[in-house]
Amino acid sequence: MDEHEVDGRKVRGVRRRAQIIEATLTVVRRDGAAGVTHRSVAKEAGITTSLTLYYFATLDDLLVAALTSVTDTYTSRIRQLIDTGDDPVQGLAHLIAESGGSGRERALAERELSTLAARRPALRPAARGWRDEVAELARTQTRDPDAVEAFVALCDGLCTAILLDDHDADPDHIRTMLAKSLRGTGPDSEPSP
Amino acid sequence: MDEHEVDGRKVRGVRRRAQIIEATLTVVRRDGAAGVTHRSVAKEAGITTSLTLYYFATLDDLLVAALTSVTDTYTSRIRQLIDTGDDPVQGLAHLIAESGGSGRERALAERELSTLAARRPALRPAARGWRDEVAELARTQTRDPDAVEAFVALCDGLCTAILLDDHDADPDHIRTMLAKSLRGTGPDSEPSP
DNA sequence: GTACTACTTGTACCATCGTTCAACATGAAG
DNA sequence: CTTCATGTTGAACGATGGTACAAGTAGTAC
Repeated sequence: MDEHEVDGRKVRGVRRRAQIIEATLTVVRRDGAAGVTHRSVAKEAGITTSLTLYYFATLDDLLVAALTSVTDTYTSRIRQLIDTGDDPVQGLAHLIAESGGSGRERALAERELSTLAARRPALRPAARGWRDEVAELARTQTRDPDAVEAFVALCDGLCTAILLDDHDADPDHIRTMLAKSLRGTGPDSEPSP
Repeated sequence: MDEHEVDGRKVRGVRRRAQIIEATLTVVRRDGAAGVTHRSVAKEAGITTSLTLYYFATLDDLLVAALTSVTDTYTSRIRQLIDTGDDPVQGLAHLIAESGGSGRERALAERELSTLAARRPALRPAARGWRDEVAELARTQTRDPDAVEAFVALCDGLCTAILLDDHDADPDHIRTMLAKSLRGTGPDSEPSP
C-alpha cells in the first residue's frame, strides 16, 4: 500500500463517526439528553441503528463523544478570544449573551451534558474544559485567584440565568457585570490578603 | 360527619402523596432524574406501581411535585437566613458550601430538576424560586440591581463549581468571594450609573 | 483472481416502561 | 345493616429501547 495514500475505508469511518456525533447533538438540542437513543440518533443521521452501535458500543460512549465535541468547539472559541481579541471580556460577554438567542439550544445541550458529568467522573474533565479556558481568560485581567474563581462562577451563573429567563440578553449589560467583578483587580494588582 | 373530625382516608392520602414525593427524591439523588419511573419510585416507596399512578397520573406530574418540594424547603431555609440571621451572607455561604459535602446529592437533584425546567416552561417558576429568594437576600446588602443580579449568578455558579469539583468547599472562602462581589455597594449605596 | 479488513444491514431477543383496567379493601355516612 | 367514596392491588397490553448476531457489501492488499 502506497504510504502516501490513506485507507479510503478508514476515512469514511471517521466521517461516519463525526456524522453520528453531529446527529447526536441535534437530538440533544431538540429533545434533551434523555432523548438520545441508538434509534433516535440513527434516524436523525439517516442510517441504521446497528451502525451507531458499530461506532459507539454503548450509549455512554456516544454521550461522552458528544459532550467532548461540544466543549471542544466552545473552548476553542474562548481561546480565540484570548489570543486575538483586544478586549476578551467583551468578546466573552457576547458569547454568554448568545445563550439566550440563537445559541440557546447549544447552551442548553451543554448544560444537560455537563449535568450528566456530575454523576460520571469520566465526563468531568470534558465538562470543566470551558471553565479552565474562562479562568485563563480571567487571568489576563487579574492576578487575584479569588477574582478568577469568582469570575468563572459568575459567567456560569449568568448563562444559567439567561437559560431560565426567556428574554434576550444584553451583551453590554453582561460586560458591565463582568467588568465590575474584576474592578480593582488589574493585570498588575496583587492577590488580595 | 362531625365537622371537627377529618376524614381519615384523606389524611392517609395526603401522607401517601408525601411519601411518594420523598421516594421520588431518593431516586433522583441516587440515580438521577433519568432514573425516575413509576416502577422505580414505587419500589423505593415499598408500594405498588399502580398506586403511584393513582396519585400522579403522569411522570411529569411526579417530577413537578418533586421539584416543587425541593425548592420549597430550599427557599424556606434562605428566607430563614433573611429573617433571623444577623449575617445572612455568611449563612448563605454555608448553605452553598454544603453542595460539596453532605448536601451534594441534594444539590445535584436540584440541578437536574432545574435543568429539566429549562425545557418545560411549567417548571420554571419553581426552578426560579430560590433565585428570587437569593436576590431578596442580596437586596438587604445593596440597592444596586446589577450587583443583585451578579450576586445571584455568582451563587449559582459557585454551586456548580463545587458540584464539578470533588474537594469539599470552604465556607469562609465562599463568604469572602460573596462579600467581594458586594464590595463598594452597601445598603445605602446608590445604583451604579 | 483470492484473502483480508472495514463497513453496513435486517432481524430478532429480552428487558423495561407508561398506562389501562377490573377487582378488592376499608373506612365513612345514613 | 347498606351505600358510597377513597384507597389499593395484580395482571396485562402495547410501545420503546439496548444489544447481539449472522449475513452482506465494498474497498484494499497481494
